[in-house]
Amino acid sequence: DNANTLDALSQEGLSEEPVQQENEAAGSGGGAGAWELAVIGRYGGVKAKHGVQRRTKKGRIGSSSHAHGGDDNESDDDPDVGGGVERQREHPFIVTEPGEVARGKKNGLDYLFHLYEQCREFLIQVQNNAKEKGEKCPTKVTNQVFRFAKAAGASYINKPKMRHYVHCYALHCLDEEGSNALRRASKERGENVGAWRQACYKPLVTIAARQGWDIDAIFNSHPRLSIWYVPTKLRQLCHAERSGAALAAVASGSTAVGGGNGAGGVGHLL
Amino acid sequence: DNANTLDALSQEGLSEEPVQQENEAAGSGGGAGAWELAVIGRYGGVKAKHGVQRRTKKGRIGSSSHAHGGDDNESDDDPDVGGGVERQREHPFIVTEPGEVARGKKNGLDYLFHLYEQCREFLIQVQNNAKEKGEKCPTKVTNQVFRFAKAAGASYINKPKMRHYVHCYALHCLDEEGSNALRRASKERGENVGAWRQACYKPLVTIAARQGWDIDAIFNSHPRLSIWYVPTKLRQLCHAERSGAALAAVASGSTAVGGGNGAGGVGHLL
DNA sequence: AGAAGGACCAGTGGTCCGTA
DNA sequence: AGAAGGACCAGTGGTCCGTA
Repeated sequence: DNANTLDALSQEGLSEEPVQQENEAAGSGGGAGAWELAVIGRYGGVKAKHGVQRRTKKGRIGSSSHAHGGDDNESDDDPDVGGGVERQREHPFIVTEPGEVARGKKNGLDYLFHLYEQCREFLIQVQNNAKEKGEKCPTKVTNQVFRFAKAAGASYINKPKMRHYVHCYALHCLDEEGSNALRRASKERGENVGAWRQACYKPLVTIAARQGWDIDAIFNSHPRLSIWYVPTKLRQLCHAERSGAALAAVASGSTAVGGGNGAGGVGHLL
Repeated sequence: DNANTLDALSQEGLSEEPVQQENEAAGSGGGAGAWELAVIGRYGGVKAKHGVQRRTKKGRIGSSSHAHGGDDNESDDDPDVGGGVERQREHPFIVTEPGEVARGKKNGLDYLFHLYEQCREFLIQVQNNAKEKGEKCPTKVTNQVFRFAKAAGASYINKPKMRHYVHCYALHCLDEEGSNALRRASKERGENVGAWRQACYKPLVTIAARQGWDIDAIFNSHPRLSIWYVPTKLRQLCHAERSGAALAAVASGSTAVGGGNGAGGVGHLL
């Protein structure tokens, strides 16, 4: 029941219509519970009333055993609303400005970053359970945490998605101003999510350059970022750029490595 | 060649005869290279001369293609000395006092602990390689490190053995005096290695009790121990004993948890 | 076309049990 | 019997690619 509630909220509360209350909190990146609060504010009574009925189908099984809830008050022309068993995919992300809520079956980037905060909360629960039982205690968001999230009803959280955008979240954590600026610029240019995601690499490499190229240390020294594995591609980019910078330094007779944005040959990675 | 040298040294330099030089260094637990130095001192020229020939057989293959080295100057009645391909097992450990060298096809405990130091050096090499190549850098002795050790010729190092005695090494790291006393007492009582190994758990649990039962924190705060995974059984023992202590504290009306050596029901684990 | 995520795979931590 | 370690196995990190 709890599982289904979370599920339904994520799908229907967050994708379709703007949530007016507490948008400033969600946009600030500070309040981890802002999304839940905002959503609960709008769908206050949803918890007990709906649930399984609000799941969407798209499966071959159970198509004739629909159990339509009589109180479906959504004006929705989506063909996949029904009483099936399988759950539809999350709405795709679009580039939104900080505080902006996505319209029309899309999810915004504040929601994306919120998922990372949710994972952190699930990790903390897994850690507390492990400590109580005297078992190994994970320090990162592992498969175990994803399994726990799913069992807790957060079926919209999955490993491929979270891993895909980790470096975007990293930029959000490490340089929120820069992250916000990039979001506005990407939206301005009308870029899709993939292009914005790609664009997040460069400022991170610049940050790494300033801090001795140690991307692991950068992740580990940030309390909310330290629970995420450094993405392979970001690691490779930092390494390639460092090599390029070192090469440029040698060529120019400089001895400084770790500063400067060298012209490394990293085009094949970006 | 380098591989075979290390291999031969471990097998023949360390098991058969006492090494007189630098025994005090080996016994002190300080000098990581003491065993190598002592062995190289005795078998100075072994490197180039021997090698493959000193390996021992015991395989079904190659039993007719022996290539006996003519310079085998060992007075050895062991039937497995020969020119085969497969390598015999390491000599079993016996309980030795600090500084004592095992005689008669046995290995002593200073040598056991030395293997842990060797693993640490292999880990450091793997870490340096990873950093150079911009790859993930292990913080623990992983499968990768065991593979590296094997490839570097330290075929006498293997995962099951190292994991089996980790808690013994932990006691050696955390309370060398206590560890030494236990070794002397175990030898006095004529115990075999298995009994000594079992006896190593209790003092560790006592140490954990003093430090709030956090065995992970205890391992991680020691520079040489932090690279080893906490053994499952030690973790379970600490947890069981803590529960027992907490129960005893409740029964006695005390509110202190984390001190005291409670009478927990951990017999089934020990 | 752009994107979400089920499901696969190589290599891991853990240790059993056939071996000597 | 006591002990060393090859080899197995469940569950991991990583991400591809069939799906919508």
